[in-house]
Amino acid sequence: MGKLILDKSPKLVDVANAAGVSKGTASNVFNRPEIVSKEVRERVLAAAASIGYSGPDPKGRLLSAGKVNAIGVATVEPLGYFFTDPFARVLMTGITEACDANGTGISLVSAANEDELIWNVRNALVDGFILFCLEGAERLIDLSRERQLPFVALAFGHRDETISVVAVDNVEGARVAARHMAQLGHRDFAVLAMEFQEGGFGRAAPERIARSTFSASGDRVKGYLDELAGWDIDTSSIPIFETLADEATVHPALEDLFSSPTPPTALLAQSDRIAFIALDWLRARGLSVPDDVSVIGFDGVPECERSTPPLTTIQQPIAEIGRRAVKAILDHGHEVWRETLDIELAVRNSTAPPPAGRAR
Amino acid sequence: MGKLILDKSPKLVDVANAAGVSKGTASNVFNRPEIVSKEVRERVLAAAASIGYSGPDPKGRLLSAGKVNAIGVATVEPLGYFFTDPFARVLMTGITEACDANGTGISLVSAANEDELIWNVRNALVDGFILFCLEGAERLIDLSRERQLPFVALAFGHRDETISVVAVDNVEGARVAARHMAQLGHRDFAVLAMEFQEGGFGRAAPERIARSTFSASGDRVKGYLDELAGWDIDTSSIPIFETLADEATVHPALEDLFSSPTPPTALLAQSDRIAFIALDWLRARGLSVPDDVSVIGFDGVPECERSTPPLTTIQQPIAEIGRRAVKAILDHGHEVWRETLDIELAVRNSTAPPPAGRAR
DNA sequence: GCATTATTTTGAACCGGTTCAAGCCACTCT
DNA sequence: AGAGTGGCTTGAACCGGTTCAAAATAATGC
Repeated sequence: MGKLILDKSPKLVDVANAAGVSKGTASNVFNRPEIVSKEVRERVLAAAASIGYSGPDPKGRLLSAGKVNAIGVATVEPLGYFFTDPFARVLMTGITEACDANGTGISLVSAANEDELIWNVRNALVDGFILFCLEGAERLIDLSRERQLPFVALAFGHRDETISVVAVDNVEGARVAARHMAQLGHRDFAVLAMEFQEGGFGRAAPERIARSTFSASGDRVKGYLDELAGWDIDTSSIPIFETLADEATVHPALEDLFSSPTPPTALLAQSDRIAFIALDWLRARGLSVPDDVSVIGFDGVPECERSTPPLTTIQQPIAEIGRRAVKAILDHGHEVWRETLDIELAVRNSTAPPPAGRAR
Repeated sequence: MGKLILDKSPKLVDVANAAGVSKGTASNVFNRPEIVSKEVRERVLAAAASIGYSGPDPKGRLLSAGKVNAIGVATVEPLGYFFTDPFARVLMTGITEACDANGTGISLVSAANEDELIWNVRNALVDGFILFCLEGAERLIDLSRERQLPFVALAFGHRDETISVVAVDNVEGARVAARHMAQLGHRDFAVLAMEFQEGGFGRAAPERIARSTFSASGDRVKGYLDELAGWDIDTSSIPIFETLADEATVHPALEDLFSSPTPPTALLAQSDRIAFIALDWLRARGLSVPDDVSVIGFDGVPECERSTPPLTTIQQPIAEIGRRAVKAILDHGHEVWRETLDIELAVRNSTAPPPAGRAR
C-alpha cells in the first residue's frame, strides 16, 4: 500500500523515512553533502524530490544554530523613516555596506505606536540591534537591554556609560561651528536647537537645557556657548530656541528672532533639517543668506550641497558611523564599545561676514 | 545548598523549575497571564527576575508559531540599493506603509554575489517575499519558489502567468509616451532602451528585441512602435539602443544618434535614469531640451521634478505598487495574484514641439 | 454533602532541524 | 587472521519555546 503524503509540507524526517536513512544523514545531505556517500546522497535527494521537499526550513535550523545572521535596525518612527529621512538614508548606506561585506542581513524594526515597538523589539529575529536614538532613546535602550542581545546606540549620544555607542563629539562639533561664525566676525548669535526634552519647543531657559534629556542637543548648546565665551561674547544673552525640527516650531522661533530690533546675524542650527527650514523662511522673508544672515547646520546630509544657498554645516561621517556600528555588533558583541568619530567643517555658501556695521 | 545558575542564559524551563511550576504554566505567564492565578503568576515572575530571565526567546517561539511576522524584500543588488536608488526608495515607502499598518516587519535580502543570494533567500526568516525583479529575475523567482513561501514579483513584468505580479502595463505606458511626442509634432524618434538580455547594450536589432528576456523593455518598445505606427511613422527606421542605464552605455548611443545628419528630435527613454543621463549629455553637447530635442522618461521618480529641465515622464504609481505587493502577500498568500496598475503621463518641461522645419 | 461547573495546572507532544559520540563496515597492513 | 584505519551512518540529545487534552483543584448550586 502506498503512503499518503499529501497533507502538510514534508519535513526532513519524512525525507529520511522515504529514503530509508536516519534523520541525521538526511540533514547531512543538505548541509555537508561531501561526508555522505554518493549512493546515499542521491537516494536522499531523489526521495526529497519525490515528496516535494525543498531543503531544510531555516526556522528549524535557527533554533540549534543560535544565530539568525541578521542585525536589527531599530527606531521609534514608522518604518518609512529609513527611506525618507536623509540622515537615516546615508546611515543605512553605511550599515548596509558593512552588512554586505559580512554576509549579514538587515531587519528593520520600528513602530508607529508604543505597544508595537515593544512587541517588535521583543520578537525581532536578530543577533543584535543598532539603535537609532532620536526621541524615545530610553525606551529603546531598555527594551534592547531586555533582549540580552548586543546593541549599539547611534548618532545621538547618551550619558549612560554602560552601553555601546558610536557617535561624534557633539560639543566639539558645535565649537567648530561657532568658531567659524566668530571668525567671520559675527557677534549676534541665535541658536535653533533640537528638543531638550520630549516634545518641547519654544525659547529655552538655561535650566531646561541643563536638564536636557537628549544629550546631543544639550552638548551642542554647550559647545556653541563654550566657544563663543572665548571670543568675548556675552553668551547669556544668546537666544536659544528649542524646536522639533519642523516648520511649526521653527517658524515661530524665527518670527520671534527677526522681529527684534537687532536680529541675529548668525544662526546656529543644530541640524541641517532645521537649517533648511530657516533658509526657506529667510528667503520668503526677503532676507539674503549669507548677505544679511549666516546660517550653519549640523549633520552634513547630502542635501546641503543642493540647498539654496548650499549649506555650510558640521559634517558628520554618517556612513562611517553606520559601518562602525555594524562592526561593533559583529566584532565586539556584548562588550561595551564606545567610539567617537571626528566631525569636519564643510564650508559652503550660507555663511559670510556679517553686514557692514554689525561685525565685531 | 543553592543551585548554581551562572552558566548559559536561563531558559523557560529553568524559570519553571525555580518557581516550582510546569513549563506550560511558565509559558502562559508570559503569553496569556490572565489565565494564570495571580499568586502563581507573581511567583513565576519573581523566579524569572531572580535568575535573570527576560521573557521567552523569539527563536524558540518561532518554531511552533510558524509565522515570522516579517516579509522579505529581495533583489539582486547590494543592500544599499534599497536606500540609494530613487525608484527603490519610493517603492520601499509604499511597502513600509503597508507593513506598518499590518504590524509586519521587513527583512532586506540581497547579495553582491550569486552564492550569497542563494544562501540569503534560502535562509531568510520571512513569511513571504517581494521580489524586485531587475536583472536576475529568473534566479530570484526560482529561488523563491523553492522556498515554498508566498511571493510576488514587482515592477518589471514577467511573462510567466503562474506567479503573482503587481505591475503596470508597460505597453500602454509606452504608447502614452509616444503619443505625447507624436501629438507635439515629432517625427524623428529614437529609443533609449533598458536591457533586452542580460548585460546587453548597443544598437538592437528587432530579432533581439523580440527575444527579450526582460519583458519590460520589450513591452515598452512594442508600445512605442505600435503607437507611432498609428501616426504614420516608419517605425522600422527608428533607432533603438539598448543600454544598462549608465553613462558608459548611454553616451555612446547618444554619440551615435547625434552624429547623424538628421538626429532625432524626440528621445524615448525607457527609464527616468536613462533620461537623466541623456539630459546631462545633451546639455554638455550644447543642445537645448526641449527646444532642440524633447526627452520623455519612464517611471516617475521624484527627481523628475528637480532635473534641469524637469522631466516629462510616464508616472508609475510606485508607492502604490509597494502597498499592493504587501497586500498580495499578506492577504492572498499562495494564490496567484496579478494586478496591473494605471500609469499617467506627467508633462513637465523636457518635451515641446520639434524645432521649426522638423515637424510633421 | 455531593454533583456540577469553572478555573488552574500539568505533562506530553510538537515545531523542524543540527550535532556528535558511538557503532558499523570495508579495506589495508603485517 | 588479527589489528588498525578511515569513511559512513545512526540515534539520541538538544535548540527554546507553545499548545492542548486531561487531571487537579476550587467554587457553586441544590
